[in-house]
Amino acid sequence: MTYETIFTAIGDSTRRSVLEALRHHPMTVGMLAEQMPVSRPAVSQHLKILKEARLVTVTPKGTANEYAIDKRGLDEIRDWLDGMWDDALEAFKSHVENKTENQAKDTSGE
Amino acid sequence: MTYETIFTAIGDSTRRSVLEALRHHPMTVGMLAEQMPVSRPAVSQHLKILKEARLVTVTPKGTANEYAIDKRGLDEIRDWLDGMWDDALEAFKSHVENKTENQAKDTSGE
DNA sequence: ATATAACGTAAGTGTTGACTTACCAATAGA
DNA sequence: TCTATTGGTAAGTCAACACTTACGTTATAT
Repeated sequence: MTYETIFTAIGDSTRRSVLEALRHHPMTVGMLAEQMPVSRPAVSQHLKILKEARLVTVTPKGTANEYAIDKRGLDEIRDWLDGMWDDALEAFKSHVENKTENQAKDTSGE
Repeated sequence: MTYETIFTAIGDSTRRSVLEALRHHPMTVGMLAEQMPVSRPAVSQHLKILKEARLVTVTPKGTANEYAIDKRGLDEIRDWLDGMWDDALEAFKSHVENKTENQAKDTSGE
């Protein structure tokens, strides 16, 4: 499943920091590395994983590479979340129905 | 941040499997362990982390413990996602505006 | 043509963390 | 009360993986 790569990608705190840094505007690798506690190659490696998960995009600007948020990855997270949410609501609903059903049985002196 | 615990929790594939298993109805630890490739203690450890992240709830049923999806955790994921989404849209918008602005400058022979 | 800037990749290291077995605690039933 | 069921916890092991330094690559500028 493609969810695997996505959730593995956002499972690391450094990679989430990269995403946070890209929230408001695109940035180059060097800019990202400056405001992060790890080395530039480390940032590069994280960006590779984020790119494979469709969470960031790259556009070359001369020798620099500019990274930006890729909405396709965010979309997939939302899909997963919506599915979980719907099923959880349904499960909760039927659970309550069982509860009240049992209560009805109890009060009816079963 | 509390996002840290949540994303760390869903960052592991076994824990995501646990959440998937609980999507439709609550389950006890033993039931979960049966349909998973890891041991029961491993499931217990994962459930502890999921519980701390408010992704599952526990309700004792005799000697058994029944786990269910906790919607509060899902809510926090959604909040994070919405924030990312809004900022990414805004960044994309202003990026396009810069593009067209520069094009206007180019055509005006600057 | 050379140098420099910006980046990706290779190789190696250390630490986190996911798993196992063994043990202990608590509840329900005989 | 004694036993069986169900689960959480401790301790230890092993692999994944997040870093580092060193090197190779590409494009711009002089």
